[in-house]
Amino acid sequence: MSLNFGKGCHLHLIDGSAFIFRAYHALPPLTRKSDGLPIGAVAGFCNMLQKYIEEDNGPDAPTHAAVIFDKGSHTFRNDMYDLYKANRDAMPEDLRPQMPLTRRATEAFNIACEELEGYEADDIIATLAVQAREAGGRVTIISSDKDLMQLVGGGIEMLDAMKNRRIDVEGVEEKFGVGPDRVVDVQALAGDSVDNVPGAPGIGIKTAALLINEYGDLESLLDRAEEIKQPKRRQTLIEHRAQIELSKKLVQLDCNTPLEFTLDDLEVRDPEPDVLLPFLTEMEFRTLSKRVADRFGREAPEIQSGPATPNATDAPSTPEQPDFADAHYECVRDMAALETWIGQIRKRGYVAVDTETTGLNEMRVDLVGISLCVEAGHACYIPLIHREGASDDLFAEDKLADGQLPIADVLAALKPVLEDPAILKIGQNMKYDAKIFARNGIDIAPIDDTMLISYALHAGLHGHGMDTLSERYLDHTPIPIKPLLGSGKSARTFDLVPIDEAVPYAAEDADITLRLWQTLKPRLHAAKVTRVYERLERPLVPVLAEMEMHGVKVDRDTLSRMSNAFAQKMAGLEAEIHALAGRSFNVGSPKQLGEILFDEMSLEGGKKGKTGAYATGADVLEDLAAMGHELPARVLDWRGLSKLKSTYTDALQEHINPETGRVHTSYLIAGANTGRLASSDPNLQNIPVRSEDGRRIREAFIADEGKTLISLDYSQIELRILAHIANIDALKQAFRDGQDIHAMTASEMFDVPLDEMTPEIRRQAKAINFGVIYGISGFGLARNLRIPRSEAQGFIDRYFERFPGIKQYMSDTTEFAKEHGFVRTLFGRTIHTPEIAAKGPRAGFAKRAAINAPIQGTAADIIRRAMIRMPDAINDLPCKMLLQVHDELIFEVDHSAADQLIDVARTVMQNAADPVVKLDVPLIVDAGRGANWAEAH
DNA sequence: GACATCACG
DNA sequence: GACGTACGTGATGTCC
Repeated sequence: MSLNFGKGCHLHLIDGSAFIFRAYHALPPLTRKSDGLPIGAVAGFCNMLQKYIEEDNGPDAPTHAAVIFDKGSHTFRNDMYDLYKANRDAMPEDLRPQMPLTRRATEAFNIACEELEGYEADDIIATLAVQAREAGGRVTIISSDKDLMQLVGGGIEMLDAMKNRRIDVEGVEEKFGVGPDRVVDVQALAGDSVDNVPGAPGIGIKTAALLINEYGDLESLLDRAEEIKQPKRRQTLIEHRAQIELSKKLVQLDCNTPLEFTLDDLEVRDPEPDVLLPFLTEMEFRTLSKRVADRFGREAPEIQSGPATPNATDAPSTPEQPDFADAHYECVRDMAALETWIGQIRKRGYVAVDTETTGLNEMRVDLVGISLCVEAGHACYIPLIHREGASDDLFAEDKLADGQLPIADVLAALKPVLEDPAILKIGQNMKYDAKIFARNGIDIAPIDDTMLISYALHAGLHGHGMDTLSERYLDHTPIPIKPLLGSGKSARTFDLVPIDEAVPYAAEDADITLRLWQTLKPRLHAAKVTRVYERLERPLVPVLAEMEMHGVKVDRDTLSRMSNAFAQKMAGLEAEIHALAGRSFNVGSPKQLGEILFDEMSLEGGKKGKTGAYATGADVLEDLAAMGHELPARVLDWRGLSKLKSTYTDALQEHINPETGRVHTSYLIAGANTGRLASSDPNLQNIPVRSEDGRRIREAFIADEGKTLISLDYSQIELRILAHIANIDALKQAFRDGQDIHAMTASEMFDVPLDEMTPEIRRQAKAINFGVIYGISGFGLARNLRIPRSEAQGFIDRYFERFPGIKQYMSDTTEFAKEHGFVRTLFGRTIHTPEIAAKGPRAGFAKRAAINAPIQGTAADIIRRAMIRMPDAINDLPCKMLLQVHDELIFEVDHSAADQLIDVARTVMQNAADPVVKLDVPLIVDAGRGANWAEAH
């Protein structure tokens, strides 16, 4: 018996995505007890649906209802504007597998569930709402999305379920300053940072409403823009007309989406107990199952496996883990055994994975074996290419050890599992394993990483290597690898370790990883770092893996020529130095140099350090040179060349991969306490730039043929963050006005007008600005500026007088650190400061580190966000992101697309804080390009 | 393996 | 009143 939709009918349209995200963020990361499947969002979603159904609306009750979902991320709006919603964070990995389950939940509750490829949920809602209105019915849209407000009126209202508030025409006017019919006009002008709708720069909702009310509508406004009195506003509207018109198209909902159902199909139906209850049981929602069963007057279904109820608010506890002594480690030697393991993984939905390789260089080593673990104490090792050492016959080829599955068969069998979006792969330092798998044709995803979980939880407390974590959190010392591999002459690679020795070691690594995951993952929520882990750590893994694997092209000949030139110059200098010293000695030995300078030549200023050796650092030698001494001056020259040669021109050549002809660095994600990355093997974050000689090394970093290098760097990002965090109006205004911040500081401090600024005064102010970021001290500033300590202290006092907010920030931060033992960045990254309670000089260090960490860390968070969003943004361009140097990203791009890339990448970087943090200062990104890094920078 | 030195942000 | 000091990293060469 079907009711045709018409007068007297009441349609409810529920914004499904909004429900899901609210459920996801409102609840701790619950997992299904029996197998660990992430289920928190589904639980919250079901609770909301149940509440919705239970609500007694009386005569207002809906006759028709539907939950509307988004489908896919690409819509017709992306075709109009490729940056549409480009600011959005990727969906958290533990939410992704829950999306299909929310559809199933909707169906289980017997509510119509609709979505349409290429359209947003909002468009479907708009189409249905308009159809319903035309049919003479009433509509309630359950959502608080302001984009839907344009639909309100004539029987359509919205309901903000969160605040339980109805939004009618007056509500819309309150929000936008215009009626629903003009909402799109206001949005087109004001733009939207969340959806990345550009709008008109400098015009917000207030101004937009004012203009629309004055001119009637957007089209009249734009046509008559010349009449606007305010010159800036007039110019903005004329200049950005196209952008405003595009914005209007982006925010305008499509009321004519091609739907394959009618309103009549949405008639409200009661849930079927025989459908709903089994679904809730399968999800293991105990409390909710009982509540639903009660309403149906049925017996509550039995749920064996425990309390993963949607009402549980405390973090799930770590399951009981068997003693390591009782662990069972298996060697997989035939396909049947492998299939059994794969079956267990599929049943579970997650697996801890570890790879064994012939070395540590991910770009060169071979995969030797794979370990898997699905349950604490139960793991396996799959040997792949272990060899028998040919110790008897020096000339015999090592042959493959018996009893190993063909590597191709194993990889083919594991690939579907490792790439299955519904199976979580857990690892310790997954970037390493991901790269090994990638080189073997497997794109492993989704992943969890115990190293990164620990980093989000414990940065500043201890390291995040597996041995450390195992000892601290599992009270177990892992089997050391050293005895297996030997050392010195007898060293061997893992493929030469006999399989029966390899199994316990390798399988244990996977076991430990799984146990760490069970122990640490549930702690993220209580420590309030789930977002940090989900949005700043985990998504970075594939991004960095790709950058590292792609590498940067380095020209060997350039480096080799420079090495030779340096060697010649050094030989000349060395002879000169020996002549000046009156004897031959090792110029590279600080100890010998100290003896020459201060004992034999009896120069002044010899100071011994704690080890009893003379200090011969650059500052000491510079002072001596300034006093007119030749020898220290020549040693400084020699050291400069020696550094460049050994660390750069020589060493970099060794790092050129013979297969790719490129240099592949490795980024440590969990190395620096502040959230910065660190680069190693080789370190490409400290390639010289400050000296002329050094900068030329960057000429060896080149673009491939037909391509060009692009460098984009944040201008003064840490000072901008300081201005925001410490809330310093003068600094914020200076950044908004695009002023020279060091000159402005100098002007404030020394009462020098900007147009009379000298480079020397500006230099001093610059040193102070940097000092502030580092937790300034009179001593440090004095040393840096080479001025008396009293004078430096005077500068600092004056600075704090002029910018009292900075002093306040410093004391607030150290107080916070003392009280809590940690500090946080704007994005919630937690950096522990255990030493803050120490006595003596250590407290000073800890204090300054605590002041610096939120600033340096926030900058690190911002560039991480940019990097994570970058692949999607530059997807269509013939380019690659190659390197990160703290506040700089380097790309390689086809000549033809260079301008486009700069546009897109700059936009991503400048908006990287949005929408989580609204900075009071703009972020500015400078760009450079060239055939090599020296030109691009 | 500790230490000093120096490259970068 | 003494302590000793700018923040965060990684690579290299000496020397024990």
